Amino acid sequence: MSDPFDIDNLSEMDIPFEDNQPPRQPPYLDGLNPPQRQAVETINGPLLVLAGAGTGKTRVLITRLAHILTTNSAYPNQILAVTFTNKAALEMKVRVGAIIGDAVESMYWLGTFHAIGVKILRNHCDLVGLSANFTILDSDDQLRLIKQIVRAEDIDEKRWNPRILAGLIDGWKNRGLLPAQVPKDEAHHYADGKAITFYSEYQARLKILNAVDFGDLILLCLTLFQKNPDVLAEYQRRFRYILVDEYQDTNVAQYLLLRLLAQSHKNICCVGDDDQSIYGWRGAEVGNILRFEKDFDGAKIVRLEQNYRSTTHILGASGGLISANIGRLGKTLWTEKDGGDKITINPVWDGREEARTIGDMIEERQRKGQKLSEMAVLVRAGFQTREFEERFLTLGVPHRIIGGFRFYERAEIRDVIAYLRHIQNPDDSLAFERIINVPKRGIGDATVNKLHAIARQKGCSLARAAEEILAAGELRAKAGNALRTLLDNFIRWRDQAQDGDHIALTETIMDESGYLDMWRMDKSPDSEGKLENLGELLRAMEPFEGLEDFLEHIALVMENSSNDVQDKVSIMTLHGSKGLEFECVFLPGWEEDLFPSKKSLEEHGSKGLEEERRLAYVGLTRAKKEAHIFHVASRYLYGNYTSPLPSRFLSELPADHVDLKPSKSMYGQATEFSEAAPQWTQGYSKPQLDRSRAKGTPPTITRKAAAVSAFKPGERVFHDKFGYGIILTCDGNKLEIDFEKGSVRKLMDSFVQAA
DNA sequence: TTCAGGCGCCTTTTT
DNA sequence: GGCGCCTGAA
Repeated sequence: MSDPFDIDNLSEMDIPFEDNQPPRQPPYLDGLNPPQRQAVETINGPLLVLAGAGTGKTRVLITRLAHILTTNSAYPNQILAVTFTNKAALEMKVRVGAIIGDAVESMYWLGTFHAIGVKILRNHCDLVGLSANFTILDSDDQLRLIKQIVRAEDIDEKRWNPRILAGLIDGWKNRGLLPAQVPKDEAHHYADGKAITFYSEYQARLKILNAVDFGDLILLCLTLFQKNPDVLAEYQRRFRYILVDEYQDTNVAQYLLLRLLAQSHKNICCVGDDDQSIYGWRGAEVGNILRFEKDFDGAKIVRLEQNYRSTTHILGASGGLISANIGRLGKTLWTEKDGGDKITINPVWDGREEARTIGDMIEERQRKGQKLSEMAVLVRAGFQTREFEERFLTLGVPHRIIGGFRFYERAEIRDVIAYLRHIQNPDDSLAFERIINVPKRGIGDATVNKLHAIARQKGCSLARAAEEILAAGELRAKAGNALRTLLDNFIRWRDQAQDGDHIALTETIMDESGYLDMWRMDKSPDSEGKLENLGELLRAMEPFEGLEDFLEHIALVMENSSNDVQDKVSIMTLHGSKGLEFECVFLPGWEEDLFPSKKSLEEHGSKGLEEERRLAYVGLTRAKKEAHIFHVASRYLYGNYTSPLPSRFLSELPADHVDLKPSKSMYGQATEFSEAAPQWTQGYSKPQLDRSRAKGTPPTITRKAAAVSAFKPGERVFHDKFGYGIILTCDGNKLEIDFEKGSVRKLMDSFVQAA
C-alpha cells in the first residue's frame, strides 16, 4: 500500500488534507461509535480509555494510530506504541499497515515493553555498564545464577529456597527498585536479612556476565534516564505520541518509565480494563489504571461500554459476578444483541465425566455445523488440560493445546543456543557452564567448581578462568585436555562466526562438538524427536540476518511458533485466553481451592480472591453465544480423591442469566448434590476468605445434618460408578471403600447405598 | 564422574 | 501421581 508521507500516493487516504476544504470523514473512522471516535480523535493530552471486554479496544488503538499518522501529527518513528506480547505487537503492526500501508515499517518504536527496552539499552549500553553484545537471560538462567550466589554464601538451601529470592528480586525490579532503594525491612524476607545484599551481588554478577534479566530491560532504562537527563530529553522529544495497550497489566517500573517519557509532549494514551487485570502475581499493578487521572494532569477518560461480542445473558452473568469486586472504576457493558441462551452450570461426578460431557457437547455442536475453532475449553491450571486431551484423543476431536512447553525451552534447543550465546558473548558464563560438559567430555563438578573459584576471585568469566587454569596446568590430563579442546573449538567457531552465516555455524557446532552424535547414539525413545527439533531450530534461524539478530529474537519471543490454521478446539488456561473470543466456551473445574485457587487466597487474601474473580470474568466474557460452567463432586488431585465444594463464584452469578442443569443419574441419590448446593454456597456469598477451611481440613460435601456417617466399617455398599465394595474406614461422612472391581477409594457416604 | 533411588513439591506466565 | 532435584554409593 501507500506511504502517507508520499504525496503521490495519497489516493487511499482522502486527498482533502492537502486542501483548505474541511476534510471529508476519512474512511477509517466509519463505523466507530461516539466514544470510540472520541478515543480515536482525542490525540492531544493524556487520555485513559477504559475498554470493557469486547468493546472494540484493539480497533480503537489501531484506528488511533492510523489517525495520528494520516493527519500528519507525527512521523511513524515518533510514536511509541507498547504492548505486552509479541502477538499483540504483530497484530497491531499488520492492522495498522492495512490502513496506512508501508509507512508502518518505519514504526521503529512499536513493540513489547521489553523489546523497546532492549532497543534503548543497546543504544546506550556504555551508560549502564554493558557492552553492545550483552545477553538477555531468561528466568531459567536467572535462577541458576541466583543459586550460585546463594551457594557461595553457604546458606541452607532447604530452608531458603533460591526461588524465593528470585521472586523477591523480580518483585523489586518490577517496582523499579535498585538494591540501594529497597526498603531495609524487606531484607528479612530471605536468609535472615541477607536479601538485599544478595540482590546487589546478583546485579554485580550480571555485569560480569555482560547480561541482563527481563526486569533489567525496564529497570536499567529507568536508571539510564534518571542518571542522564540529556538522554531522557532526547527520547522525550522524540516520542510525540505514546500509546499503551493492556495498561492494567503494567507494573510500577513500566509505569514510571512511561511517565518519564511522556513528560514533554504529554500525549499519552493508555487503554485497558481494570476488570481484566489478571497478572498481579507477576507484578502488574492495577493501581496504575486507578490513579491515571491523578498522575497525568488534565487527563480525559473515555469509557467504551458497548459490547459487540456477547449476548445479554453472558454480559449479565459476567457483569453480576464482577460487581462483587470492590475498588473498580466501574463500567456497565451493554449490547444490542438480545436474547441468546443462558449460561449453564453443569454439576458432574468427576473429572472424567466432565471431559466426557464437554467432549459430547462439542461433537453435538460440530454436527450442527459449528466450527471447532469457535469452541474453547478454558481451565484454571495447566494440569487440567490432560483430561481433555485424553478424552478428545479417544473421541477423535481435533484440538490444540495452547501454552505448555515452548519450543525454545526444550533442553536440546537451549543447549545449542548456549553454544551460540557463548560465541556471541564470551563473558556469558551461564551459557558456557551449561555446555561445558554437554555432551559429556569428562569435565565434572570438581573442575567447574575450581573454575568458579577462580572466576569469583578475579571477577572474570568462567571461560577466562578456564584459560588461566590451563596455563597454570592445575588440571588432571583428562579434564585438562577436554577443556583445551573445547576452548580451541570456540576460538575456531568464533572465527567462523565472522562469515555471518549463522546457520552454517550452528551446523558446524552441532557436528564438531559431538552434540548431534550424542543424540544419534542415544537410545531413549525421545532422542528422535530431539533430533527433529534440532532440525527445526536450523529452519527457525533462516529468516534472521545473523547470530545477534536471532539470539535477541529467541530471548524476547518465546512463542510457540505453530501456524496451525486447521479447524480445532482450543484448550488453554484462562490466562492464555485473554484477548480471544469464541462462539462457545467451556469452563470446567469451578470448585473451591481450584478456582478460586487456594494458593491465591492463602497468599493474597481478598486481593487474591478479587483477581481470581476477574479471571472468572475474563473466562465468561470470551464467549459470544454460549458459556458452560462445570464443577465436579469428586476431583482426583495429586494422587488423592478430594470432594470439593462448588466454587463460590457460582453463587455470585445472577440467577436470571443462569440455567442450573440437573446433575446426572450417576449420583447415587442424584438430587442430593444439587439440592444441597445452595446451602453450601450461601456461606460463600460474601467475598471473604473462610479461614477455618484454608487452614487444613479438606472441604467435604455434607449431608444436611449428619456429621457422622450412618455406615460402619465392614458394611457392603453399592456405588453407581464403582459397583460393590466393602467399607474399610469411616471418617465422619467420608468412607474408604475397597471396591470389588479392584480399587480403594475415599468417597462421601452420600454417593453410596447400602447393599 | 556418573547414575540410581529417595524426597518434596505441586497456579497462573510473558518477556 | 509424577517430575525435578539432591544425595549418596559405585
